[in-house]
Amino acid sequence: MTTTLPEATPRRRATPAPPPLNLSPLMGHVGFLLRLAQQQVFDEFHRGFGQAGITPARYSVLALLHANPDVPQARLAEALRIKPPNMVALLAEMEAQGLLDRRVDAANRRANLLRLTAAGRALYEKLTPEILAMEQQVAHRLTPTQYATLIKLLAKLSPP
Amino acid sequence: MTTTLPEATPRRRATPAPPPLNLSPLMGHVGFLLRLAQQQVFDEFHRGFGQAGITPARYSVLALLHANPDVPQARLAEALRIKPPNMVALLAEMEAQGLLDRRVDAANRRANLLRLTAAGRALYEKLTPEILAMEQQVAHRLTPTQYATLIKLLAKLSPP
DNA sequence: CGGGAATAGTTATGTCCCATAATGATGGAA
DNA sequence: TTCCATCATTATGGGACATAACTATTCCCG
Repeated sequence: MTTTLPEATPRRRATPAPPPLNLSPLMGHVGFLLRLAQQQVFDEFHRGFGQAGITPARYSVLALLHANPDVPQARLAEALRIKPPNMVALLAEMEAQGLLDRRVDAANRRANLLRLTAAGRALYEKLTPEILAMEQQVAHRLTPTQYATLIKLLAKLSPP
Repeated sequence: MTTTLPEATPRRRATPAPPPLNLSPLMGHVGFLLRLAQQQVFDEFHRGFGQAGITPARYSVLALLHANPDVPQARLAEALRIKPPNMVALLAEMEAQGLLDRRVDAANRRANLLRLTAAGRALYEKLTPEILAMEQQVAHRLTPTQYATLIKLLAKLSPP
C-alpha cells in the first residue's frame, strides 16, 4: 500500500465556508426538535448495540417484562404503543433468541403470557447501565439538572 | 337502519379493571420518552393536516425555504437531516403541488436552487399559526413556562 | 344449553421515512 | 487536460407503523 495522507486533513479544497442556513423558523416547533433528538438517540443506539441484535423496541420489551412478568402480549403492546400485529414478529424473534417465553395462559387459552428467560433477565441487567450511559453521553450539552428536567417534562407530555 | 344503542356506553362487560403495567423502568430513558412524544405530535399532525397533503417533512421544507430563498437542495437536506436521495421525491411532489420552484443555478449548473412560489409562501403563512397551536394543544399538560423550557432543552440537545 | 359478540393472537398487506450504492453531469485544482 | 470532489438522481432495501381480515377462544344472555 502507498503511504496515504492522514484522513483528518482536507485533501483539496477547504470547503469555502458555506453560509449556514437560518433554522430559526423551525426551532420553535417541538415536532421538529423531537425528530432531531430522537434521530440522534436512535442512531447512537444502533451504533452501540445494533451489532448485538438489540434495537430500542426490543430493549423496551425486556424492560417491561422484567418489571411485569406473565403479562399478556396485548397489554404489553398497549403499554409500549405498539400495535398487536407488529408485536408478533418482534416477540417471535426475541423468543428465537432465547430471551423470553410465550406460554399459553391456562386460565384463558387465547392469551400468551410473556416472561423473560434467565438469559433475557441477564441481558436486560447488562444493557441497562450501558444504555443509560449512552443516553447521558448523547445529552452531554445538558447539565445533569437540565437532563433531569428534560426527562420530567417529556414524561409529563405523554398520557399516563 | 335499526335503532342501535348509543355508542358511548359499554355494551356488555365493564372491562374488569386490567391492572396497569409498571412503566417505571422505561420512564428514565430519554429514548423511549422521545419516541412517545414524537408519536403523539406526528399523529396529531397527520390527523389535522394530512388531508391537505401536508406532512411534517413538507412543512419543514416550506419553513426553511421561506427563511432561506435560493438555497441548493444539498444544503437544505443537510439542515433538515434528510439524505439527498430522500429529498428528490419530496421536492418533486412539492413542485408538482406548485409550492416551490427548482431552477438550475447558472453559476453552478450541478446545483438546483430552491425557492417558494407565491402559493408556497401563502401556504406556509397560513399553516404556521395552526401548527403552533396544535403543538401547544398536544402539550396541554405543561404550563407555558414548562413548554418553553422543553423547547429550549430540546434545542440544546442537537448539534448546531 | 346455544348462539352472538367481544377478546387475543396472527397473517397479509401497504405506507412512510431513512439508509446505502451506483450513475451521470458538472466544476475545480494541479 | 486529467483527476477528484460535488450535486442530483435512480435503484434498492430495511424498519417502524398502520388497517383489514382471519382463527380460536371465552363470555354473556336469553
